[in-house]
Amino acid sequence: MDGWQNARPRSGAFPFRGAAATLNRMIGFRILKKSKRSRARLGVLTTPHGEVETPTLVPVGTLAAVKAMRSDEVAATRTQMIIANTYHLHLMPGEKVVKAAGGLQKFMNWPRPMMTDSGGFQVFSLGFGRDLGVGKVAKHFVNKIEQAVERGDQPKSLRITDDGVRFISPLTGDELFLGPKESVRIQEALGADIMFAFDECTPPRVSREYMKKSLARTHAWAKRCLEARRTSQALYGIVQGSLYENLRKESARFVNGLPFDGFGIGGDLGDAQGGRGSSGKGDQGVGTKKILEWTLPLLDERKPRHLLGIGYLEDIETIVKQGIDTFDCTVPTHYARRGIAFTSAGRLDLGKAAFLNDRKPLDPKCGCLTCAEYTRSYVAHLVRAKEITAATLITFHNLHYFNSYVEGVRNKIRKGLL
RNA sequence: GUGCCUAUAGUGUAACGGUUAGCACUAGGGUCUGUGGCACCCUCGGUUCGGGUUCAAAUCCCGAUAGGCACC
Repeated sequence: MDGWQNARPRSGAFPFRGAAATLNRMIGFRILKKSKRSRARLGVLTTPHGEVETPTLVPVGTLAAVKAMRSDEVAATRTQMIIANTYHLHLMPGEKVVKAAGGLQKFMNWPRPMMTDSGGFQVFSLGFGRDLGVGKVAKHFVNKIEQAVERGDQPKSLRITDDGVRFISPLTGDELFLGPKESVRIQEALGADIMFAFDECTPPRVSREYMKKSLARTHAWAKRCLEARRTSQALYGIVQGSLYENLRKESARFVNGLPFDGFGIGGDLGDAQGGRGSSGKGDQGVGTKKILEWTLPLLDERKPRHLLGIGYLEDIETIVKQGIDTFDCTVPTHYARRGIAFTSAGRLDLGKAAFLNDRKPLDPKCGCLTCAEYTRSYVAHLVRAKEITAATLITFHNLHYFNSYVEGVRNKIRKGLL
């Protein structure tokens, strides 16, 4: 776990074909077992900061912190890798500070594998997403987004061009330009093991016409990210294409043709749960599962695949069975700060007064520190009193719970059950 | 003891004599998927009590009760 020596992959650990794939990259990916029942794979991702058993959940630590957690606490939840954010860290404290501190891992005392997201998601989340108050799995206001995009409107606080995106922070007024080169420069300064290409994350249910234009941009940026790269950090390319089969496949083929070290699947992934389309205009049946069915078989199976931003418990087996190796999701941490614990009995909203008199642990079947040492009663009190310790205790439990769940999924693959 | 003022949902407040008595917080229920410790949606819940005036009273009048202030 400690640094380069131990983590340096043994010779032959790189299954990549050809020079382009292995080109001095400091990560490796080894598939231990391929399921016979599905496309699921069990693997090991090797990085300069240690190994990651896959499939694995990658908790989100946007600002070089998993919110409410110390880094050692994150490790105690059996989290193996986390992902921080280029856009946010550029604004605060700035990548120079992080670099001067010795890179993200030293800066935040997380001597383990890390990714940085490129800022591409913020093109959406701080753009149309913010304007209309929707997430990327939006089921509401979709028509408004469609109309705005059709009119050729730009979001209120950013401008998208073929070169990149000019962000104007409505909070600070700060302006910054982020394009492929800028994103890679920042990510290199941050120094995570794995970087993502700068992409345009499109709003939910964009038109085919807009998606085509956007895809051309994202693909051009993908090339420029590769050209801009100067370090041996790994770089993943991102497959876009929204809910359109031919565009998703085109994107997968394109990205697969470039010397990326791995892949991200991003953008509108439809209804992650079932695949019942919800926009009511011809995309019925297009869900995350479908999109992964279209795209993953087109990607070099020897490279790791990361699903961007999906991960309710109910989604995990579905995406893993399609061949996803890693996935990041805010759900366990985000919900924790709203007082919601995920348990073997479903979601518990600890904000409810009924829990004040419940002396059981959050989940009697859970072995985490929160469940071993604290009651629902106490946690409910903390939530209602808005004590920050509530966020700490529930985040710890949720991460531990999700990680245990994913460990169970890995065991199923190992045993040939999934 | 006397005088004056006040009384609307659990709390804080709004309502020319004509509104379905409005709002905020709280409470109860819900939403949240490459992170704003946000935010949003729904619901429950009220004119202190007793008389009177009026077609019509939270609103005007009289009393009771409670609180505040001042004076003795």
